[in-house]
Amino acid sequence: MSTSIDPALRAVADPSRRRIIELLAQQPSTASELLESFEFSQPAMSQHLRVLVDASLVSSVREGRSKRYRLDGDGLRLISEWIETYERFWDERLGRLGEYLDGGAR
Amino acid sequence: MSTSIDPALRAVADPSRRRIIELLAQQPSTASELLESFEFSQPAMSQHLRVLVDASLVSSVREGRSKRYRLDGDGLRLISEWIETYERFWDERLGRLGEYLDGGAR
DNA sequence: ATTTGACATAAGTCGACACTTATGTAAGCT
DNA sequence: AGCTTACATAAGTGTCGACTTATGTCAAAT
Repeated sequence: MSTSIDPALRAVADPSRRRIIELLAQQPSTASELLESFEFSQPAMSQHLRVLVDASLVSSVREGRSKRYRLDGDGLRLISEWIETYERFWDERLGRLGEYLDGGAR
Repeated sequence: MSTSIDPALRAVADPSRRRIIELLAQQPSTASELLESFEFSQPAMSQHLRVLVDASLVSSVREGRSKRYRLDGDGLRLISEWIETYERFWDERLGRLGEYLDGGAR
């Protein structure tokens, strides 16, 4: 739903939500399946998933009375595009240009 | 200093710090130079920079009685590597594989 | 040596957030 | 219809984080 980077970066700032993402990368899962890997309560999981869905990092489809959650490329792509903006600062192949712009070009 | 992804993702979750990163990508700057682009106080800037330095997103060198801050590739690379582990979920070129693993492989 | 300028640290405030328990909703089962 | 299962929402609590003002530190200028 969101097209902004802010909800996505806020969402992945939390370790529990990153672990949810990690688990969903292995396989799409229901909330209760995910919950087996955590200590906290069912509402906590539901709230985490809501944050992830609002950030377009996760999507869901009903399956009978449960819902299957899976990773959504949209949110992940937003983050990827954001970090790529600064690629020249960490990519060795772009090191020269980076150093030039970083140090000399003022 | 940090080798963990957690401080880096926490740091970039804040919009003000992302704007600091954006400004430092244009040119290395001192704290007071950066401060001109913000409404908040000098200590607030100092605290933001501390968070960024602790996350290895920014480094600093003394220059007389001020300090010049610049982007540090280490923290940015951590984030880049983290998001790349989920590349198949957002990269069109890897779409087929992504869909297969995402939907079918259970 | 004292003052000035740039940044860091201390201590306190306030709102956001990650939880909790309790309750609501929606779909399948008997 | 009523019960059970799976998930969502409500309301409350404690902690953390982004700010503030006040003060400390450190290097340069006078």
